[in-house]
Amino acid sequence: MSKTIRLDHSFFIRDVLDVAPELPGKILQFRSNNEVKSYLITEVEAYRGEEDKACHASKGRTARTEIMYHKGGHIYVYLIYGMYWMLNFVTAEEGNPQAVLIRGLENLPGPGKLTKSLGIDKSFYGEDLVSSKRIWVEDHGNSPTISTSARIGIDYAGEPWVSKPWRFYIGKVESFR
DNA sequence: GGCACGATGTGA
DNA sequence: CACATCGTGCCG
Repeated sequence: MSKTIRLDHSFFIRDVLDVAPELPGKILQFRSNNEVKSYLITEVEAYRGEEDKACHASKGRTARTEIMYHKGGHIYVYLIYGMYWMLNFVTAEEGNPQAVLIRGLENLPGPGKLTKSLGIDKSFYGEDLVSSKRIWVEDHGNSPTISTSARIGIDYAGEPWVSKPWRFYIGKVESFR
C-alpha cells in the first residue's frame, strides 16, 4: 500500500503555479462530529498575487485579504454572492499573496456546493492546514492526468488574466460537468 | 453612510 | 435565462 503523507510547508510555500497543478489527486481530510472523512480533490484554480487582476489581493492588503499575505498553508475563506463560502489554500512565502481556490471534490463538484456540504464557513478563515486537527491535506500517491482551462467567472479581470490557463482539474471528472 | 458588485447554484 | 443574498471595497 502506498504511504500517506500530510502536506506541510514544503508543499504550500512554493509558487501557486507549482502548487495548484499538484492538488487535484490529493486527499482533503475533514473532521466532523469527531469522524474524519476523506475527499479527493478534483478541481482547483490559481490566484497569483497583486498583479493578477482576478486575485482578491489585486485590491491590496485589506482585512479580507490579510491571510493571503501570510506564509503558505493557511486557509482563506470568503463569502460570494451573499450565500456561498469559497475555500482557498494560501501558497508562497510570507508577503507574496497567492491562493488556490478549491473548486471541486469527488462527488461534490462546485466551490459553493462543497463548502456547504462540509460545513465550511468564515470560522475556517486563517486555519492552518499544517497543524489543524479538523482540516488538512494528504498525498496518497495518486498522480492523475491534469487538464487546464481558463478560470471561471472572472471576465471582469480582463486580458491577459481572463485567458491564463490557471484552472487545473482531473479530466475524467470534467467530462460530465 | 451608502452603493454596486461578485472566484455560484438552482430552478424555470 | 433570472435571481437569491450580503460582505467588501470604494466613494463621499
